[in-house]
Amino acid sequence: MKIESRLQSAGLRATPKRIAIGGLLFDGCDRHVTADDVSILARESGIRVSLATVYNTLNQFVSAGLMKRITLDTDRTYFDTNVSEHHHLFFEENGVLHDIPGHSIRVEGLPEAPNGAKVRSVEVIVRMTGDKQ
Amino acid sequence: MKIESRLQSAGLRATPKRIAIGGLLFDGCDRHVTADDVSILARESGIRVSLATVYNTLNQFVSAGLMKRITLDTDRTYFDTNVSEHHHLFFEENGVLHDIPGHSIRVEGLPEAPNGAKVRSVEVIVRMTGDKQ
DNA sequence: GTGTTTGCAAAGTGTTTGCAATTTA
DNA sequence: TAAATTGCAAACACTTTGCAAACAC
Repeated sequence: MKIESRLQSAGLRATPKRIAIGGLLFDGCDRHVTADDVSILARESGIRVSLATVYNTLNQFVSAGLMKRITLDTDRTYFDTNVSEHHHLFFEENGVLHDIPGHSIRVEGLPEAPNGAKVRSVEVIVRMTGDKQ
Repeated sequence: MKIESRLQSAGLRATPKRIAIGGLLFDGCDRHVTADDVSILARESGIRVSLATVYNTLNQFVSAGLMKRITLDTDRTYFDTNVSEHHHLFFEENGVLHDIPGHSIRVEGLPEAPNGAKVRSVEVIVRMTGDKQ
């Protein structure tokens, strides 16, 4: 789908920076990026965009359901273009992150949600050591 | 076990601040605390300790294997007195965290560790909405 | 006595925000 | 033209660090 339409169906105006950043990220691959990654990626592609705008844009993409925020590490936030239910394999040594498809893992024995509460997500994080990625 | 001996068996000198902070945390209950929680807890108990020392002490406890660091949220680090293998139920609205015993959950279908890599941990995080705790 | 610990203030890092200028519908 | 977006710099929150004084062994 064209970036512009994708933004619009998600309720976001198709502005130049959103189109540019979206163009870098929504290319069909599953991408795990930090704001800094995007900033560098943009610069390398000749796109001028401030870091603040990168943050704002990524946050808007998350709110609009175009990306997922992943917390693995206190000092950087990963943004994931794969918004389907899935899990993560994280190599702590080098920060490399791989997806584990949601359907390949089964979690059994989850506790019941207390009354009034709802399960928002079940995430499995497999942390690895050793720098093979 | 006495705090002093516990610190010493973990290879830490039994200094006043470590004894004081350890005394607040290692009371047999499973506790999830942030550095700020500990700082407040200490003040309430009449223990004078700087926030820097709270951070240093918690990090030393983690390195010594007396606590576990839990990452759920980019902007605060939780420290857990439960060092056994277990999982977490996290109420995002109010930051409340509950343990799920490791043996009650089974994760099936985990991918193989690539050669040279080793699984350090498998964490399941169940995120809840709704402010029932 | 020697090396570790502690507190303070300062530095550091990743992220958000206020505001003026610009752009979009 | 009214409302949203963008960039910049400043603000922010959490965490770590450098250094001098105090302390443990």
